[in-house]
This record gives sequence, structure tokens and C-alpha cells, in this order.
Amino acid sequence: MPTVTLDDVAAAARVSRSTASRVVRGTGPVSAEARRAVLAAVEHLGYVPHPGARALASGHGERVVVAVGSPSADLLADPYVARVVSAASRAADTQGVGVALRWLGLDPRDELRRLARDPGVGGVLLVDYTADVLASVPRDLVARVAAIGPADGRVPSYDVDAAAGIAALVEHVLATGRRDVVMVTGPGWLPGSRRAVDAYEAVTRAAGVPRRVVSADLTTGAGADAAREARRRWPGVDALVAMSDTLAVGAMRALAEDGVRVPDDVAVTGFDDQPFAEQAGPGLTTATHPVERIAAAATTALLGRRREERRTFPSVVVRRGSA
Amino acid sequence: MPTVTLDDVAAAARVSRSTASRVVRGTGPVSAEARRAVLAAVEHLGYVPHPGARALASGHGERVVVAVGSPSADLLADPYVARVVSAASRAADTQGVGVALRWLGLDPRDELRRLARDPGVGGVLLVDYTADVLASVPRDLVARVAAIGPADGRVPSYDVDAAAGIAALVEHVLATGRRDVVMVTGPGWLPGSRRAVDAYEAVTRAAGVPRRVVSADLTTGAGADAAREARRRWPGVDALVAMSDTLAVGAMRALAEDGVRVPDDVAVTGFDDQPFAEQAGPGLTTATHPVERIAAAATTALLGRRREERRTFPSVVVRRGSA
DNA sequence: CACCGTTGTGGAAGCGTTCCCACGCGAGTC
DNA sequence: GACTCGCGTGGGAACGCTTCCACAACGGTG
Repeated sequence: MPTVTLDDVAAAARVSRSTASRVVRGTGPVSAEARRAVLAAVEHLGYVPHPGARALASGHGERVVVAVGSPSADLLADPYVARVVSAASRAADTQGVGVALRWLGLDPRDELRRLARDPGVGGVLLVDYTADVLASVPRDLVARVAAIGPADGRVPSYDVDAAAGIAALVEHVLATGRRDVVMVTGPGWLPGSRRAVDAYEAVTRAAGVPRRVVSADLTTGAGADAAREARRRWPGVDALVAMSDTLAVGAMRALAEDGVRVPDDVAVTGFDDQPFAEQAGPGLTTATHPVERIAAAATTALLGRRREERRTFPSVVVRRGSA
Repeated sequence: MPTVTLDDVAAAARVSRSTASRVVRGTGPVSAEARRAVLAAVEHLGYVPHPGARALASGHGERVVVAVGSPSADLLADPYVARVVSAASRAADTQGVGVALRWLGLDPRDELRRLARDPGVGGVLLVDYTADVLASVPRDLVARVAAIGPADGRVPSYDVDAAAGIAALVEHVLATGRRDVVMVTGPGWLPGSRRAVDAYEAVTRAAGVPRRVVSADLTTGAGADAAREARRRWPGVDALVAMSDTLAVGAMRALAEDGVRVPDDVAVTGFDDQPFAEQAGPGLTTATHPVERIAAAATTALLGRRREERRTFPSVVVRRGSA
């Protein structure tokens, strides 16, 4: 089974290799007719660009590096990161390239510079980053970076529509008659935290109910603490809207230990629809976070050198027992 | 910063590019003097071979493919697979290579042949495979394959010492006075199932208590069903030893719904020590499964072309509330 | 002393792309 | 009608490496 090259495609389409290359990469001026012929040939011959050759000629490489930008290395073992890597690996496989996982460390700027210089790196997928990290992306790397999560305009962003998801959850809770809804948000350095709070505030303001926010790290322990803090500060609380399932499960645990019934006394919602959300206590009401689709889209875009400003993926509410 | 090429190295060492290449790859006859000069130049200039150029010229790349051998594609999204991919990606990154994820599909033999032929593939990590898949590894691929899990002698195996882990759990349960211990094992096609049962049988036989086994798919639903089946068939059951945390959590759920108290009426143990094991009901007693370490070791061995027959990693019991 | 294999070496031809440059061509401008 | 302009196109030189081949120098063999 001899490998199909761009020359084969060009010959089949009766154009030059240059034109075939332009069509495949989607750059430069090409007549509609030539484009059609080339695409047909690609389809027919089953052409797949050779990543090595591409890397060699273009000067920048093939590997996709999933770069974890959190200040701590713990998140490298995080299930969320694992899902991103896994989905990216699957998407990369179809293009004949591989994925690597790296922690940006304590000096992200430096590590990003190294990434930009590495001839083997075709693209960088940013995960769990701070605004700081986003700003340290070197200019010459920007074209090869995609952020999994919110971003400013400089770096393209692939993200769940968390604002809509959180808003829908808050509305759901209000629709069931709750009036004292506390938002449990993430740490301040996480860009998503701000966004979640904004969505929550918009809905609660419109509904004329009070706005109450507590902040916590994204662990079950912190979720438990947050639930207790909320009940202490606002004894009348009848709903807890958490920014993540992890937080929510922690909160439910604390409530159960304190003899508070879920959802009868306090409704609880999470976010992400992780596998354990289904297994937790009464079943956690949450909103989906299509991590796999997001990571796959970002990877494909990166490898295709297609540039998109931002792309958001819908989040839908999953009703279970907890709210 | 211009990239350092092999020509630069050759020039600095006052030899030809050919000789420099021989030294770098460690092949072919080279005088001691030339070798020394080249290595010094490599060191001094900070030379790193361009993986793309290498792949292009040599015809074969070095990507590591994580191949999922289960009959169903669902397991591609499995957290276990995600952990393997994630750890492999991290290990691969240190060697400057990438990892791809692929499902072997309904005809694993065919897909494995394709992998063997693919010039971009440096190694294959087998995951979630049947004995069948193991046997279909083509001869010329064997040297580039490692199995994450049990294996026959043909393919090197990197695996947790599940037998010891299960045995320790059964012993722990017996030590707390249980006498009617049911093993909940996985589906027959999974090589690990057999092993778990063997370990269970050895310990129960030695202790002179009855041997009782039910089999189930590795889902919470199946775990719930298995728990009910066990109680129906053996009403006096006072302990459930499951082959995985997922199974155990499902079992606990069914028991709770049926009004059976854990651990007072029935003790439950899992295996894997997954994150949710801590959060489940009374906290799941389980045994560790160092997936990350296993995957990392297998990847490193594969890339270093080091061949090991098999390597097992210890599993230790984690005591929580359920047993 | 012609012949041989062995050992170290350099030259050069690719590998499959991208990208720069030059070319032809028709439509506008003076 | 000679001129620029822009578009679509093709040619060809890289890109950094591996690998094949040729060759020189050498000691050993008939």
C-alpha cells in the first residue's frame, strides 16, 4: 500500500502540486473549478498529509501539546485534564499526529517560549490557565494556540456556554419555588468563576431575589466548607448552585452530615455532568459540559491551521434528584 | 534564535553530516575520536533532532498509539482509558513524542496490521483487550507493543498486582468476621476477571468459607443487579467483594435502596481507588491501582525499545467506611 | 605482490511538504 | 493601444534528516 502524496493528488486533479497544496490548506487564491477537482481527488485517493513533511517544510511541527497552566502540578492528574487529553489524542490520531501533556510550571512565560521554539510542536491546547498565562503567550505562538475555556480576543477560545448553563440552573431552581439561592463559585484566579457569578447575578437580579456568593477551591472538601459557610451566613438558604459537580457533591455531603435534607430543605445543583454526578446521593442535578467535543474541535482546528475567534458549545440541564 | 541542525553539529565537529548522523543515532562504524567530537558539538550547540525531518527521511515516525481493544467503542470515553492516555502523554512529552488514541474496532486483527504498517507509529499500548486481541498482534509488531494489563508471554505486560490486592481485600473482610463473602467479577472476556476470581478462591478455600461468584459488566447498573442477585441466591451474604469501584458503588446503591445497611449488614469492597470511591456513601474500602505509574513505565520502556517480559505494580488496601 | 574484506568516511539522492517567485491573462486606466 | 493591476497558476528551491553508494586506507591472505 504505497503512500498517497500531494503529487498524486495533483496529477489526478490535473493541476500543479502548488495548487493542490493551496486547496488542501485553504490558503491563497484558487479557482472554484480547481478546488473541486482537488477535493474530489483527495477524497478518491484517500490522501492524508504527511505530518512530518508538513512540519519540515513549514518550519513548525506536528505534535499537539496540552499545556496545563495552573499554578499547581496536581491538576495534571485531574480527570478533566485527562478527558481533554484523551479526546485530543483521538482527534489527533485521525490526522496522524500525537499529543503530549505538559505542565507550564511556575514560570509559564518561560515554558511557553520554549514551546514556541520547539520544532516538534504543531499546536498548543491551553487548559486550566490563569489570565496571566493567557497574556504570556508569545506573539509567534498565538497562531498555534487554542484555549480550552474562556479567553480574551488574542487567543481563540473553545468553551462551553457556562453562562447559559448556570443561568438555566438558577432559573430551574427559582422555578421550583426557591427564593434564597447561594452561588458556590471557584477560586478567583479561575476565569470561569467570574463568568459563573455574572450569569447567576443576572438571573437573580431579574427575579428580584438576593445575590449571595461564596468562593471555594474546586475540591469536595472546599464544597463542604462552602455549604456550611453559606448556612451560617444566610440561615434561610434553600438552594445551592455550585460551579462544578465536585463542589456540589462536597456540599451535599456536608448537608447530609448536618441533617439537612436534599432537595427538601436545600436544593443543590452542580456543573459538568461528571460520571459521579449520577451516583451521588439523590442524583445530582447539573448541566452538561461537552469536554470531549470541545477538545476535539480545538485540536482539529489547530491541526488544520484554521483560525476561529471563539466557539462556544451548548450546555443543557440534566434533572436528577437534587434539585 | 536559529534552529541548530545536524549540519551545524557536523561543521563544529569537523566531520561530515553522515558521520554526525551515525553518532547521534548510535548506528554504524564510527571512530572513537569522531564520536567524541560530535557528542561534544551536540552538547555545546544544544542540538535536538527535528522529529519531522527524521520521520520524513526514515519513513517511520515515533508516535505512541494507545489502542483500545474492547469490543465496544464506549470505553474510549472511559475514565480509565483517559488516565492511561494522560499518563502516557506526559511520559512521551519528555521524549519529544506524541500519543494518539485509537479504537481497534470490530476487527482488531486488521487494525493491528494497519498499525504495524503505519510508518508513523513507534509503539502501541494495548488497553482493555480480550485474549483474542492479544493473539492477533502481528509478529513484526510484537517488539513495539506493551499491554496495560495481564498478558501471555508473547507481549510484555505492565499490570497491577490485582491478585494480591483482591486477596488482601478478601482477607480484610474475613478478618472483620464475615463468613459469607460473594465475589462480583467482571465479564468473562476480560482477562482480569479470571485472575480476580482465582485470587478470591484461593483465600476463601484456605479460610474454609464457601466460594460464591457472580459476574457483571463493569457498570454501576450491573453492579446493582449483581448485588440483588447475590442476596437472592445466598440470603446470608454478609460481604461483597467487587472487582471494580464502579461495580461496588452500584452494589452499594442497590443495597441502600433495599434497606440493607453498609457495612453493618453487608460489607462492600471495590478495586481501583477511583476518585469517587472516597465520595460514595460511607466511603468505599478498596485497593489502589496505580494506573498512571503503570502507563508511564510502559510508555518509557516502549520508547527506549527496552524489552521487559512483565512488570507488576503493587496494590494496597485503602480502608474506608464500607468494610 | 595482486587480491580481498573490513573499517571509517564523505557525497548525494531523496522523503512530502510549503512557500517564494515568476508567468500568463483578462479587465481596467490614461 | 500601451500600461498597470490582480488573480490564478506552475516551477523550483528549500526544510533537516536518513540512507545508499562509493571510496580510501588498511592489514591479512593466497
